[in-house]
Amino acid sequence: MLWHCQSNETGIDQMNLFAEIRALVIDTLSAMAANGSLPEGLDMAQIAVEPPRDPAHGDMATNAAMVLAKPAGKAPREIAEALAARLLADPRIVAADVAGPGFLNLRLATSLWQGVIRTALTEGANFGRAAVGAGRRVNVEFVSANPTGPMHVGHVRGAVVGDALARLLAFSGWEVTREYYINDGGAQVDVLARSAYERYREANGLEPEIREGLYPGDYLIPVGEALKAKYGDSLLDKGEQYWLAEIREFASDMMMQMIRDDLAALNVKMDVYSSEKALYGTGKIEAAIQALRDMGLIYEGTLEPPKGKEPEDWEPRVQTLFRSTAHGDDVDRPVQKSDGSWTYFAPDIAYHYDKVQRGFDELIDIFGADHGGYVKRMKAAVSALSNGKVPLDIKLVQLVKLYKNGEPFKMSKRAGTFVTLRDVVEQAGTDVTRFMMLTRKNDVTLDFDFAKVLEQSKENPVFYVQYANARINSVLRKSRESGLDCGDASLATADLSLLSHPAEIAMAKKLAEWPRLVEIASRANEPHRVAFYLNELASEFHGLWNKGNDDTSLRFVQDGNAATSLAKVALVRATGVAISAGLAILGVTPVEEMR
RNA sequence: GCACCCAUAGCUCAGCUGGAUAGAGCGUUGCCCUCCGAAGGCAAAGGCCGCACGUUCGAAUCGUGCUGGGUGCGCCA
Repeated sequence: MLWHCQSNETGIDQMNLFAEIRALVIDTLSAMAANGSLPEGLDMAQIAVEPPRDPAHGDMATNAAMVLAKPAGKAPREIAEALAARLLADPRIVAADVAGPGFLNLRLATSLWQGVIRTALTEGANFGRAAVGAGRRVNVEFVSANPTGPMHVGHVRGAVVGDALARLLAFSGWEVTREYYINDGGAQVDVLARSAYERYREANGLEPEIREGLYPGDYLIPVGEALKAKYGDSLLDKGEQYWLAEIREFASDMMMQMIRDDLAALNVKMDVYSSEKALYGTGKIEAAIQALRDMGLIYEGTLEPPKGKEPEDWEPRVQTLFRSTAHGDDVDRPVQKSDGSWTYFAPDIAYHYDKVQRGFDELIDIFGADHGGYVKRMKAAVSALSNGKVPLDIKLVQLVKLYKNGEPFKMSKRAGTFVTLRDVVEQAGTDVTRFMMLTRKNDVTLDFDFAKVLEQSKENPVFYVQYANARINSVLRKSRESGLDCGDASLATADLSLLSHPAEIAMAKKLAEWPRLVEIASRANEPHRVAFYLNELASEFHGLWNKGNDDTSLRFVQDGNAATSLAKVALVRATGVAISAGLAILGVTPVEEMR
């Protein structure tokens, strides 16, 4: 699925007012260079056009004069004055004031802000769509839980962050693949098989022996029954060598089906499931290691024991090592154990090599924070195997701490030892869970209180944003009842110059930030920024709504004045468009009415 | 010992890839409903941005060294 922004003939993104004005600034500076008032060939990359911290400074501020002062050999204020004079010739700029060390504060024609409203109405669900991806392909790998049981809370955040990031990137012009790497090649799936075998014995009327180290969860009982249905009692008196491989596959398939269902309950759908086990026996691991060997990055050697925390049974061993230090890692990493079998790192290298070979322009991995030590070696491998051409961004997702009414929450309904994803979704709901998981930056721990997330008050950001959307729908309902045609097409014809109150323009300015925010968030791979923006947008709207209490001219539906009502409702609807677009990135359904 | 993450208002956290007088919510104090949904809104108070150097026109943001908390460090994935 490929989307592109509308672009004008200069290739500038028309939907982003900040980008539009930045282009104007740069064009103007280029013209100044052409007529000799500035040197030719200046680097404009560092020039920014941003909303100023203090609204009193104007609508937008640019640092152009300060950035160019040194290379141009001129005083910043001198450049700023000259730039200001030229910018004022453009009808979009109504004021340009030099301030401080050389800032240029710009005030834009009100019609530009009003125009944002029309843009939102005509773009609809595409309002804010960015072009930063430019059709490039990105692979987002996330969750990748071992197929040994149902998903638990620890997986929820990674699943939501990964999926929201995928949605954000798709909205920003990337072609996105969501991928799950099934860790079905290691010892855990053997443990799973043995645990399932005990449940199989149980299904046949025998007493299961859930020894230490096996998985005790009762989610394996249905697996045992399914095994009985398939094999009857034929495996009961057989040794492990007869059934291990078969049950391993059978059980992990059932676990993966459970995990898919869990993900579906979170409204997460993967595009690709890749199996670790499938890498074995295909030569893919060997090929990946050989590729590294051809670069001179594989050697036989022994590692130094880690200082300060030396394992008790440490003995120097010769291993096959990957020279990851050549690509930024701190020590070289083993890819083969001393007995010649692969370490867990080897298939991971092969898997990432596979992703590189599939032609992605960028890779993103979402890991739990406890895998932080794994980041450098993985980046080293991808750097080596792609000749530094494919960037790998790894996002570490921190712990979620569960509470109920401020008390730590430990209960588990299903699995005996941990709170499952199902527990969370059943208690909090999919939309609430998803939104809450994005109310913190990925690398800080997040408190999740089952009581507070369902509270209907402004301290609950989910409610606060949904409530704004409900109010918006309430306005639309009321204006329809009053006979106004509130279709988007009709609203887009409104005379928006009737919106002149500072509070209304402020609302439009907030809307104008949306396309810019999408760009920033997608460049940083940080979907949480969308959640924060939605909270700010909702706050702006609640404020405007309440001003109607004191100032009746700010009420949205003005009896007997259809033209003014149409313009005001257009602003309201445009806000709703932005909220819906933002919620869509979070994967949250907008509600039309609070219960 | 080494690496990575975190440290910002009393509390929980944002902070635009270096911009101006550092923001929001909660809590505290005081206001706003004969009025489209007050499940809201407005205002005040609250800060050595962990510490110290450095980079430059300019640092919460970048670099170095510390302090404190977390995570991890060869035959587990």
